[in-house]
Order: sequence, then structure tokens, then C-alpha cells
Amino acid sequence: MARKRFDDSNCSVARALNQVGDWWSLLIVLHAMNGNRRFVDFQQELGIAKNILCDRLARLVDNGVLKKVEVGEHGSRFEYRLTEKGRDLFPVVIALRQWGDKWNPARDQAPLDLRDRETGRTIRRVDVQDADGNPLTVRDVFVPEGDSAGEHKAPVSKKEAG
Amino acid sequence: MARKRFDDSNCSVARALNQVGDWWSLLIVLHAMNGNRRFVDFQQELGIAKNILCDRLARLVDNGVLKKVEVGEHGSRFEYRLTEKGRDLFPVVIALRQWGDKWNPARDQAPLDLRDRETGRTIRRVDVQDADGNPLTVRDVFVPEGDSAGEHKAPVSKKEAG
DNA sequence: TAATTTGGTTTCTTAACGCAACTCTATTTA
DNA sequence: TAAATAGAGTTGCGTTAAGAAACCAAATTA
Repeated sequence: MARKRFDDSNCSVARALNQVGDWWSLLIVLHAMNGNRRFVDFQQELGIAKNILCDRLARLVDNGVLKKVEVGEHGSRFEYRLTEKGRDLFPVVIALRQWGDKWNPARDQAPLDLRDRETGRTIRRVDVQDADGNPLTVRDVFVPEGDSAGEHKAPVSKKEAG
Repeated sequence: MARKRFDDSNCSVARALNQVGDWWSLLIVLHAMNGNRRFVDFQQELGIAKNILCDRLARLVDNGVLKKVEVGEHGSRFEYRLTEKGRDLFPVVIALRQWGDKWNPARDQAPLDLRDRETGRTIRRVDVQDADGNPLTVRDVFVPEGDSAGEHKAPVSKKEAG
């Protein structure tokens, strides 16, 4: 995690990165989506230092991405479970995964094949879509005039973007 | 940027984060998508230290996310333009932006209203979809047995995930 | 000619990362 | 009953990276 914080940035991307924009947080969320819930499992599978893991888990809990649940069993055993907010990062994680698979494929490994539980069919590539579901690139969108959202006025013209 | 690198990780998310997973890189890409191309513009709009900006731009160029173009004009003027690889981060950025708008809305600001240039209609929320375009949550997907992709076996069961 | 702009590099301080060792409780094994 | 193991951290310490501010050099503008 870097020095600069963006809690109060008027850019929603900056605020999002403030919560999950460090090295480990998104990987922790990913592993949580994979069914991971325990401290040791995160620690061993990610190969992360325990103090860093403590810090990241606490921060994710603070930000409402995970919730810490004391699991009955016996001693002090906890589970870190995704909240709805955390689960809602699914498109982000998948989009990032697909991007990684496309542009930095591992030489000895096929891209992850995620499938729909209902039908068993492979999921679609995540993309930005218009109101009818047609894919849009960065050059296909604009921000209406007078939109005050963000210091970034967003994609501008066909020539300028890209 | 942290110590640990993931260049050779067998997880595509980790590899992706290795390239754009630090504080500034995605913000730089975002601004590039907004039409930004010049060193000074990035520097001033982001409020980033110049040495860090140099480092991030160089790294993004190395990774093929941006290309550095010597712009004719006169002296040493450059532009940093998105490559196709960079533009392909569009769904990631938009998904992250929508997540930020939904879960950490700025109190005095409406979420960014991105519109389709063709029709002027607001874009959809980015989501993971099955082959027919129906939205899927993290609990709706699985990884077929025998899939060797990633040490993370991905979402497991309805009970385990979340 | 002086001041500015652009795109950097250098220096220095501070904060974050990572490792290893230690704690504390509870549980299992000898 | 003593010892070992496991889960979940905490503490200390050395290394590295981030950030601010100053400096630099070429070209431009005033």
C-alpha cells in the first residue's frame, strides 16, 4: 500500500483503488471467491507474510468487503467471508483475469475455463455494453455535457482516445 | 509498488496485477482513456510525483499498455498513447468505477454517466454473463474438473463461496 | 536575454513490505 | 500429565519503494 490515500477523491476509480487497489487485496478477494475462508489458507496459498495478511484482512473487513466470523468449532477460529460488496467485485476480478489470460498468457497453461453452473457452458468475455447488450469500446462512449462527475471528463473524441 | 513480483505466477490475476496492480497504473490508464496523453497533464491531474510518474509510464510502456510516441512539433515532446492492450482494460476500469460508485458514492456527486455515442443511451452495468448474456454471480459458476488452470480452483460450491 | 514549458533525474526522508521469532489459546498425541 | 501441534496473530528489524522538492537541459515564448 502506498502513501497517498484517495478516500475523498471525487473519482470513483480512485476511491475503489483505495480499498482494493493494492497488491494483495484483490488476490485475497479472488481467493475468497475460490472458497477460501481461513487465515492459514490465505497465508499458505498466497505466500503472503502473516503481518501483511493481518493488515489486509483487517482493512478489507473495515471497508466492508469481508466480514470476520467467529466459527463455533472450539478455540479462536475465524472465517473471513465475502460480503455482498465483496462479491460484487466479481466482474472486476473476472475482467482482470480475462485480460491477463489474453495479454499475458502463461506458456504452459490454458486460460481458466469458468462455466455456468446451470448449463455447463463457458461464460462470456466481460465487456462494456450499450443498453441492448452490444459491446462498446472506449471510443464508443462519451459523457454528456454538464456532467459534473469526476475531474476526469471521460473519453472525449475518437481521435483523442487511444 | 510492493516488493513481491508475480511475473511468473500461474495465476492470470496475479500476472495482471503485476502490470497494472499498483496505485497509479490504473489511474494513469483511466486518464489515458479520458484522452490524456502528455506527461504534464498526467502529472497535474493526478497530483503524482514526477519521478513516480516517470517510473509508471516507463513500466506501462514496457508492458505494452502504453506506447511512447515522439510527437513532431519541435523539441522533445512525447505522447503516451494506449495500445490495444491498454484499451482492452476498458471493462476492468469501468467495472471498478461502477463498483466504486455503487459502494462508495461521493456524497456530493452523481455517479459518472457514460453513454453510448451512437444512441446517447446510458451504458449497462458491467457484469459476468453466461453464453446467452444472462448475468452470473460468483455462486453461479464453477471450474470443470481436471482444469489445471491456476492454483486457484475457483468458485467451489454455493455453501463455500461467499 | 530572461522566463517558461516539457520531460526528466537526483537526493533525501519516511512509510510499507517481508522475514523470522515469539505469544497465546486450544487441541491432539505420547 | 507432559509435550507437540495448529490457528491467529503481534513484535522487531532490515530492506525497498514511495513521495516531496530541488535540480537539469532543450526548446519556446515574452
